[in-house]
Amino acid sequence: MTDSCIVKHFSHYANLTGAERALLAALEDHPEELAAGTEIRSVGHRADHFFTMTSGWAYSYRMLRSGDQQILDLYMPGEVMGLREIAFEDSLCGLRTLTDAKVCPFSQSRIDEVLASSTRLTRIFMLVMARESAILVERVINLGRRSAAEKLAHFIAELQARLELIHERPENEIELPFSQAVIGDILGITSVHVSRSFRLLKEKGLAGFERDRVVIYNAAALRDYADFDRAYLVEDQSWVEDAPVL
Amino acid sequence: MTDSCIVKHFSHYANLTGAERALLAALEDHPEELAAGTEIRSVGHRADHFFTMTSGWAYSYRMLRSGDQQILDLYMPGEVMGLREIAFEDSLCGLRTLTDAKVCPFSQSRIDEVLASSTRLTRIFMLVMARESAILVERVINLGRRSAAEKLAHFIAELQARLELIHERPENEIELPFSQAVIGDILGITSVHVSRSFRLLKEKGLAGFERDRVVIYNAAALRDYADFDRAYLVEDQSWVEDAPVL
DNA sequence: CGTTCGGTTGAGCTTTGTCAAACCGCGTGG
DNA sequence: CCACGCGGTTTGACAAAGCTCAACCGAACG
Repeated sequence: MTDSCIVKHFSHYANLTGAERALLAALEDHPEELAAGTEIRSVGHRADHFFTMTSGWAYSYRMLRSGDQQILDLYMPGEVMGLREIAFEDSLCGLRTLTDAKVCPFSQSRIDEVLASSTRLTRIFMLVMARESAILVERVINLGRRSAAEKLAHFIAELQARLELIHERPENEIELPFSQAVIGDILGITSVHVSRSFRLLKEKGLAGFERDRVVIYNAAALRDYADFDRAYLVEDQSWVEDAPVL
Repeated sequence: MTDSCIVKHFSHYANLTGAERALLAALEDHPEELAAGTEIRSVGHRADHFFTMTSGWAYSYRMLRSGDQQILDLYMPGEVMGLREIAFEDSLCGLRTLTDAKVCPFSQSRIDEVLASSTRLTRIFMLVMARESAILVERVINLGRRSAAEKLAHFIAELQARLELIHERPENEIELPFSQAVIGDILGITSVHVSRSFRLLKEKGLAGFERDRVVIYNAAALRDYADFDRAYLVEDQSWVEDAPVL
């Protein structure tokens, strides 16, 4: 109970009081171990739970009539899934594990209690929603206005930045537990073209795909090439801190 | 004070009590009249206000190094702008009027008071954020996985659905107070290709561009062609209604 | 009546997709 | 230990979608 995954994650945003910690920890039923490729939640099903990732990777996606899928966002250890649909009856996108993973499901009614009893925790939930939104905005810009290679470069830069926030140190080698086809489904291009774009980035000395990992040769140049600005990953924590503690 | 724009808009989501109405109305300083093309808020500036549209159209956008812009979302009368950035210090995208418009700005500190004092209003704010998010999700799918003509068809179908929610009756002629270049900036294609895509839709008997308006010839077929499902525009109002009134 | 702005159209080019083959590392079973 | 197959990556040839540039058109407006 002392270091439940959500308490640990939310502590990132504010110095939680004992009461707040207890409220959050009470949300947690029990973590579930899921195999890679497990459907966590399907499109159209009641959106009455949300989830935190304890370990592993997952993604939200939407299937199209044509049979291919668009991946909306990746989720990494510590992140919260499903909050985006809190105001909808049925979920608007699917949720699926990418690797073997441990997730903690929370029921919506329990969240509702928390919202009613803590202003600061409410703000953290809103912050998480705003963060998801900000990432989606970047996805829109990436999909709408960049070439395939720029999309890929931006994706790599984002991955590095997000992992740095989790691991608290920059990494120039990122192990990718998924295929280039998945990257294609994120970037809206084919896996063949992902491969070609990697070659291009390698020729430019920015980054390359080696075995099962991305190796960043020149992070600053990569970010510049992708026009990447990490501001959208940096929330204003003072907004939470300054809230009445209640 | 009796029918301030935000009270009117939020009443759409719940049967507000007198106290709630007063709280909301108190938020409102005074509406501002803005000419078409006015920058409401710039990228990088403090995101310490948000806005409701009383009349006219506006859009949020992001400028790229290359000089072209990606439009993220359109805002129509009654909608709330800027909530997406509530947890960020600086705004992540620009906000600009598309037509002459009347907007009501609210300061963030006033919102904070409301969040602290009403659970139901807090949920409405979260609902608005979730709605913005859902629209962004559709934008991502549109940009990532559809042909130009399908993108355009989806955009028209969305426009029709959103206007129907505002005017409470379906319209098969939609006056567009902006050029095809703007549509291109929304869909991530060039204005030339917007024109070509309109021709294609017309040939298919789905919709056409006439003078300054879109005319929908066959709404059902248009939605089918675009794989449009309005679920993402239909929030779960019971979530707000069932909240403790406080 | 001329100018301007947005829309339309065509020609040629660039980017990306499609399809198919070759390749490569890895695990499996003989 | 080797042959095989499998999943994922790479490459090449070709097709399709979309972009660019330029010309043209038509309506609105001075």
